[in-house]
Amino acid sequence: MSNHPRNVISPGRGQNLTYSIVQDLGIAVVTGKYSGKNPFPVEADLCKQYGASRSILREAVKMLTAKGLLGARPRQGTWVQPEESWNLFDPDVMRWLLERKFSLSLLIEFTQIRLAVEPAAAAMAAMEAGPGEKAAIERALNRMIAAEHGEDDPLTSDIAFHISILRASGNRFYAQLRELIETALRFSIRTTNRVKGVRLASVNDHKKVSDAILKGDAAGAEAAMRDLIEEALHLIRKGEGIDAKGERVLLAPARASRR
Amino acid sequence: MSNHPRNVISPGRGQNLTYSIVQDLGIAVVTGKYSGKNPFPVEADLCKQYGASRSILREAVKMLTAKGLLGARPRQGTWVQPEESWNLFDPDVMRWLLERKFSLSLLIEFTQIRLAVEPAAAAMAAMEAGPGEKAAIERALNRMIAAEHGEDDPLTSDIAFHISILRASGNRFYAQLRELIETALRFSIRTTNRVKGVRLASVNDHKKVSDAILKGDAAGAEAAMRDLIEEALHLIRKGEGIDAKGERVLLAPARASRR
DNA sequence: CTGTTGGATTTATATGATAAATATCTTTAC
DNA sequence: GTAAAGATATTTATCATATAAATCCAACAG
Repeated sequence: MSNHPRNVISPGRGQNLTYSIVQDLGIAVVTGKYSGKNPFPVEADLCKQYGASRSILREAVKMLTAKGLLGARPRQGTWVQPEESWNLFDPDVMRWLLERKFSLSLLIEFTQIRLAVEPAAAAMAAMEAGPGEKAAIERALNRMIAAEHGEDDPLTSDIAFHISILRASGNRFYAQLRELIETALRFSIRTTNRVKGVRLASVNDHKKVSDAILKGDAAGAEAAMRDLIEEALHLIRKGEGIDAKGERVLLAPARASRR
Repeated sequence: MSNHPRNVISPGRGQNLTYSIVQDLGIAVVTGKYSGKNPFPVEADLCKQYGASRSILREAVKMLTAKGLLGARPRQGTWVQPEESWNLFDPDVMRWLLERKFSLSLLIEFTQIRLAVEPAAAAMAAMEAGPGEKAAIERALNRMIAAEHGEDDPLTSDIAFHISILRASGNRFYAQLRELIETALRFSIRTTNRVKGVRLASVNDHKKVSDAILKGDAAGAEAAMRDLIEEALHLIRKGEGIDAKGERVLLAPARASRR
């Protein structure tokens, strides 16, 4: 029980004023609202813009600073840091980018990370997973089977499967990719669905990974996982062909923004 | 000129009160000072403890919250998040952990990430690096050669080499690992040096990587890089043998802590 | 041309007050 | 007695205002 895909806010983030401003400012920054001719506003102007107190704005700016998006100095003001210092591995930053400034190239680059990491994680899981972790992988696979019969959500169960393997690897850094992969998967699936009507990878391909891990076959698990993600990467790249002029947006899920 | 007993600075981070408190609190959190019987203090107590105003403490706490270390709610107070939600890919968090709570297992886990990522980056660099990026790799290799003759710092040039390849991969996520790898390398080198007096990997091994990339041999670059990092991983693991009782600290570089 | 001084601007820090959220205890209703 | 409803206390969240510190820039002196 207990696991609905909590879109819900984890403790700490929340529905309060500070966090909505962090969201809004964060999105504004990553979408380039404050670049070039439009410099980042001074404290006082932000207060007016959001109708909030200086404390709140300062705290919001500090949080974005902690994520590498902003910098500040007396007299010089607050500025947007160059993109290469944004902390892309921060789940918020990644989500803002994918949701609001979706670019296939970013999704591709992240999938390349997955292609490097997940096969290695599968191999490690095959060698080192304990009984509990193996059981979790099996459960996740069963959810995928259930999803095939319409008894569970295909996307959610797919995500759960990949995550169960990352956890089973026993490597904390791998496990940290959880939120990122969750975000990215939701978008890559959406993309590929739109583009070609392609469905999720077959349960059978996932079963190959799971089987190899459960019988301790590291090389097999690694190869099977690599196939899985290479397939995903291909689908994403196919999507890219449609919009031929570079790396631009394919779909940009718009949501009503608060006011 | 303006330096009191202050620590190190990068742009945006600074020598001001807020950032020293972030440092100090961040280190306290990752080293487990506020766990179990010793809960995280309430706002007012932190103010007394640091002799700073509530604004400052709140901003510091918010920054640590943004890095996944803390959470807060009215009436419930502020608490340390479970380790799995710490943002390990945040350079600050990683540095605090390695500098103040060094554990071989963490270093090993990070090196496993490198083992997954850097060979892939080398392969991509071989395929896609432009002339400027190739030149940067060559320069880095030359620095290593110079270092062999005592004309440059071996560690710094080693780091520069790995980073030049990550950048040349063209993948923004890879490039983001820069700071992390820099931190980790400084520590793994220190460790292996202490443990066995082992020296850095030979320039020749690095040259193999560089040569393969420059002539566009992706498979060769990948293999050579994998050898390089597997060697490093071995050295680190050997270090682990010395302290046989599990995964504990080998060396913990202690610095005078501020007060 | 060079170094210094002062003013202006912006963030950094301090303080004290009020509001909102919520865990815990208390009362009430049945 | 037990559970629902309400009161209370505690803690963060928010606001408002004041002062300090950093630093860019221009004016100025030598």
